Amino acid sequence: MDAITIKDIARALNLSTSTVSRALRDSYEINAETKRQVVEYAERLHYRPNPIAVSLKENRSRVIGVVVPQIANLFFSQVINGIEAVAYNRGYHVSIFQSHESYERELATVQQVVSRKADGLLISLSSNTTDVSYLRQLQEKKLPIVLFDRASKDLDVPSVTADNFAGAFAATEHLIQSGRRRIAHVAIPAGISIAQERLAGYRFALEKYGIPYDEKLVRHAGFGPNEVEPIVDDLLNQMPDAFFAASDRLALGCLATLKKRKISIPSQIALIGFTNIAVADLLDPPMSTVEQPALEIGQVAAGRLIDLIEGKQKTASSEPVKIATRLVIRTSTQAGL
Amino acid sequence: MDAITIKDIARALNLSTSTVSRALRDSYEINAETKRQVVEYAERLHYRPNPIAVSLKENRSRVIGVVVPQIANLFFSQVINGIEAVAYNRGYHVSIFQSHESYERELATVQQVVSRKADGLLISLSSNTTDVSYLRQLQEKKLPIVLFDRASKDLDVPSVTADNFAGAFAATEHLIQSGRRRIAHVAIPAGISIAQERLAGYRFALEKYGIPYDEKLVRHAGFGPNEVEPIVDDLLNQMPDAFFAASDRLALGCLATLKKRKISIPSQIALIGFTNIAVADLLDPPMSTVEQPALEIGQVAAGRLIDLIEGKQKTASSEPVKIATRLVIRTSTQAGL
DNA sequence: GCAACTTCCGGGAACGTTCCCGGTAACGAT
DNA sequence: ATCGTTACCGGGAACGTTCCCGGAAGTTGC
Repeated sequence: MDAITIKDIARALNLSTSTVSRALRDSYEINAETKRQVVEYAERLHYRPNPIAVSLKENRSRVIGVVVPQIANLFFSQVINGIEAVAYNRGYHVSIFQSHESYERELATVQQVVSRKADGLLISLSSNTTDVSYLRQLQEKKLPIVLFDRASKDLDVPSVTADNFAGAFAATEHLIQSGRRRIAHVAIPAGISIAQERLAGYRFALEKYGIPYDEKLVRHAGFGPNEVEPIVDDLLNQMPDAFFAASDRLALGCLATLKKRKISIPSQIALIGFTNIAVADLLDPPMSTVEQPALEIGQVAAGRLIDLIEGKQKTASSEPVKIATRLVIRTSTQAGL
Repeated sequence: MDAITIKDIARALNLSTSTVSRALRDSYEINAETKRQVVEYAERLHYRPNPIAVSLKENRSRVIGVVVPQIANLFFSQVINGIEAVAYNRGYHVSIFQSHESYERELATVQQVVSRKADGLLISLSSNTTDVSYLRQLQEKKLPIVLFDRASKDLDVPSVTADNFAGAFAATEHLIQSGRRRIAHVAIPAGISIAQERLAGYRFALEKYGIPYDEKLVRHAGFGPNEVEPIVDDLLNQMPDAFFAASDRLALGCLATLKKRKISIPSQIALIGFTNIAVADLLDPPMSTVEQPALEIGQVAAGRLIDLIEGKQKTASSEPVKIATRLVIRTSTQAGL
């Protein structure tokens, strides 16, 4: 497209492109009157620097790359909203990509982000990413990286997550305090960092209340379309009196399966989900949930990344940030019904 | 980062950069043996062309820009999934942006997309975009553009939408056939193209069944956080026996408000939503819905755009594509309860 | 042998912007 | 008047890649 370039401005004002550039970049080596003419003319013609040319010259783009496993997951889209709010305010554009829970896709996507000179990367790892060496290499090449939600012990970069341990602890504790003792845990894939944290919180609550951990009450579900129902069926054989489901999809899958089996919630089996679904209170029955602070995770992660990019706080920021979850008690875990 | 460039290859093989470029681009003006050496060496060093440099030289990027009003709207995230499936298979990267239902943000975003030399633009207009002249200008400058979901009569570009008229007609007809006569319509903002189509389908069904259109039963809701409840309250004063809500958010807002008012659904008032919410059948009561073919909309739109980009079908493709919706009848519109 | 054509290659320019450094003019100090 | 310093500007190079065109070498036809 025939956008205005500094060559046009230089030609029109009988200056060199160097002078025009200096004027527009607020350099000290430019006469005030010359600068005024250049700036005025550029504004009049709606000149805008070509970000491609700037990227090629400067090796930066003022773009933040964001890679999430799935966009059609409300939690991630809310995180993105938090990221955008902070980035936009600090003069960065956000370019969003999804890995579709695939390591290969994640790798290709991150390479795209890097080759387009993104200033930094915010990423939530896909479920089958076990090898983060490609990210380690990028980090060694000084690319600012912040992980969110799903972190990795093999990567020494800042991370921002919900306090999954405390959230799972609170959910399990609530079930216990409402009288449940055989609490089934439908977990996300074991390879995902937060799966272990949520499992640990679950186990810690059991232990605190003297309930023996029974591994037959724990199942890890994959991301297949119809994986939850057989898992719930299998768990039902263990005579649980409650389900603690570790994600949106799992919580809804448990609810659907229990209703399908004509199991009365909460009188026969209680259900609580680690989930951000907006309609928890419109479900039948209204579902108790541990809500994740998605927006805040996004805001903090973006803030951290931009600090990294702009060279502030290069140290003391590797400490993982864990933001508290919120327990919302509704009908699905009511006691004594 | 210190990626390999064709200068490195040229230096290593004692060739010029022109020769290396020709070898890598499959030019006819390259000796087979020279080409083999270059290609082999490039592969061995994992050389990848710098997309920034290519963009600057060629004015293209193999990236499709996608602008949606809100990512945290399941419909749009599903459309994006459809777009990505097609684009990825045809060798394009998809860069996703959101306008947050703001014209200003949309304008700034599209300008970003263009200045980064996206090969084409897929866009769903924000609710307060009334002036599409900026898109018309881009079209005149030959930027391939396809609208999806929200189109504009002021723009002569291909568009892909659900068949909103037929879907709204079907919903209203269903309500009428289940005995409802005072059907309130909670609509999306009037400025959005699909609002008029859905309203037209609603009115056509009333007309077909000899029910007079009552404008006091129609309200357009904005995107404020608590706009639905007062609108439903106001409509309740008109003694409706059914609600037809024109979007996810409106359907859920109507449901929440009706439940809050202890109104029995469907025995006192029926409710149907033009919505893709995945949990319609887990709600209380399970909600009847008109489902939009989000994935297919994305697929078709992306296919059209890439055809435009690659110079195929420059004509005969301005005809708007309307993809059928699906009526799913559940408890919330049951008759005679 | 000479002219025309083909193959192959390299140098240079382009894309738009930023930075470096040298040249010129003006000013102040000696 | 001379020297040193400062302000200002323009030319050239860089970034990585592609394309154009001219030059060199080889081959074929007359």
